[in-house]
Amino acid sequence: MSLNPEQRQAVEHVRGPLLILAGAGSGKTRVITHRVQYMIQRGIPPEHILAVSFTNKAAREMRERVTQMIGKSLAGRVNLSTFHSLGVSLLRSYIEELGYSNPFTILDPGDQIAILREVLEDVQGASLKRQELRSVQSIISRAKNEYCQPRDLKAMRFNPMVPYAQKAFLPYVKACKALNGVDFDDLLVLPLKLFHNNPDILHEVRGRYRYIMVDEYQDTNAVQLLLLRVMGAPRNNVCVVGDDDQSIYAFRGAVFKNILEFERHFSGARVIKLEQNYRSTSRILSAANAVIRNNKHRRKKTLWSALGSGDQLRFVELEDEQEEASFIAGDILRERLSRKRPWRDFAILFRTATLSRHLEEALQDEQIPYRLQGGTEFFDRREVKDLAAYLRVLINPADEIGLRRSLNIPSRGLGHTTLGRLSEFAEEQKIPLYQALVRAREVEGVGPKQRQSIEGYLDLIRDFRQRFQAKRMDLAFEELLQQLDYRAWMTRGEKSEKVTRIRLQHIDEIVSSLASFQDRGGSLDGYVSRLSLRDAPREKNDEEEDEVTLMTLHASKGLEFPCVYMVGFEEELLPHARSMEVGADGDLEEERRLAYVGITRARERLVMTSSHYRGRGHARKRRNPSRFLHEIPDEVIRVSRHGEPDEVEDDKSTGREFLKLIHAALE
DNA sequence: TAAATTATTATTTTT
DNA sequence: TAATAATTTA
Repeated sequence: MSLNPEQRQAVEHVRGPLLILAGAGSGKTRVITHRVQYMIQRGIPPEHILAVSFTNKAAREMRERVTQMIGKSLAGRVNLSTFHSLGVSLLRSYIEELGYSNPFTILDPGDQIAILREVLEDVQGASLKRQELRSVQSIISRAKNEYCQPRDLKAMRFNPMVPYAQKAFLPYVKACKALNGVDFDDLLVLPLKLFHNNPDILHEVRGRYRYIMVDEYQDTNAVQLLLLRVMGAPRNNVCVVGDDDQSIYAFRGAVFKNILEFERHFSGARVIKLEQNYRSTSRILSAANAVIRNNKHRRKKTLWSALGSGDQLRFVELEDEQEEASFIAGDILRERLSRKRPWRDFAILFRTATLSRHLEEALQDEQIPYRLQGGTEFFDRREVKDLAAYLRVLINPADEIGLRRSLNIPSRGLGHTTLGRLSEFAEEQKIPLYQALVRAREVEGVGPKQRQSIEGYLDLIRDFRQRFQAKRMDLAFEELLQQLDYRAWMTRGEKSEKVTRIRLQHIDEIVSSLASFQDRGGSLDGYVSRLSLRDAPREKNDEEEDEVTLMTLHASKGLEFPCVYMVGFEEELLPHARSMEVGADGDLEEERRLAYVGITRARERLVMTSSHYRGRGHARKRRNPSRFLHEIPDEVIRVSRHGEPDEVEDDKSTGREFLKLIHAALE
């Protein structure tokens, strides 16, 4: 398919700052990939091009599409990465300048919380609950991303955990450094610091990345903007693509104003709007336009489409959540049958993850295959974390978090007490925990049995540090598994055959991904970085399965489906009750953007539902349809209550039992 | 030290 | 409702 005039202009604007305001479904990925191709055709060396996205998935897709267009050898030279992996590669080259050493460890939020718990208990004498620690962690993260201290966060004025975060802040930063560890936010903040301290390095980096592109620009935070400005100068060949109407991550520190003020940050910027939508019918778009028009802070855009008016949208009110779920399941069956749609054409979207339960039950009842997105991810699995902990220690002996985790896996008889004594000793002697293990015989209260265990552990670490050097990493890793008898330990006492199988499968996935990483010339710390950045060893059975998709509205951004159901289109849910609380100003607009994102996911069919009652027992509460419903023009949407005439008509011709029979016959 | 029991708490979460 | 963390018990 060729480019429309606006898309073409965007592709051909190569020099100087450019903002592409890409409405939902306006073909922005096509523009970015064509733009890369165009630049290379014009003689720009691929290695001078940097294209940054937010997710590993987006970066991977970009790479695939560029590869299709210009071939592997050219595409391979283009720098395509996420913000965070860009940070990793910068730090891998230069982190010594900042007083860390290579290889460093990347700390995930779980690690951060462990550090914060320690810091707050040791230094502040405060013992916080899990939820509170999570809150402190997110405040600190937010502060780093705004390049300030917790107490300066205006958006968090009313958060009671801010004082704790403030108190923990510096000790936390110190503790990370002592571990030779950087958290996700440091991956952005430290490069900025580096550029600030070392103009020479900045100069070098600017020379390397002369043309910069950023996708999903509405999701950038303050530090990302600073990085972009610093790296982009003085050429300012900076092209950003985004849609302010789809900014839904303000709660994580995204500054959607970045996109509103682009011309101020990059003077002389050109702005190109992409308003032709290639995804949805015009009824869907007029609903989307009508809703988003109510937001004050935005760049005016009006999506249009040449795909015809399409069917009316539907809003259906149901009595309770069971009824809502079974209505949707029934509607999917009906639609699949009458239009011969595969399961993968359907998506069910909801505001909060907890709403998926009833839906899952209903889908199971009807034997509809589905995939719930955003469940426990590969990286959060115990077996993955355990083994990653070992690898982390092998790479970085200062990684106390990894050390603590791996030390008693499998159980070596080293519990709370022993570990407490060891870390006490480490603290007294001002040595790292690892050294305390080495000197275990000097530690009071550590018996001979424990000492033997510790020595066994240390020998193992030393031995495998060698082995990973000496041979293929996947082989060394397999030997490690054998030596630990990890498979047997992990699955011991597991009742369910299925769980055991899945666990073993995860372990094998690590082994095989390690093998293929090795084959592509990767190093162990490169592999562990990718694990830490949640860049998956590709799960084989992802996209291609024929299943209905269930996910949150947030997770749906960037995707599209022929048929979309928006569940719980109600006050208190969308907009969410929390967003209406005091101190949450401007959040209503974000909720509206969330509704907009949901609506614009649909290509042909959009059904919204609400339930009169939700919850059970005391939590059972009466609900009202979302205020956003009233912003949709009457003529594009049919509002009904389950059981009302037009509904009954459908049911008469294709009653549920009848439908099921037909289905069974067709399978 | 590890297993068993009780308590707690839930908005969204690209890295 | 269920997952997870803290606490008690063996």
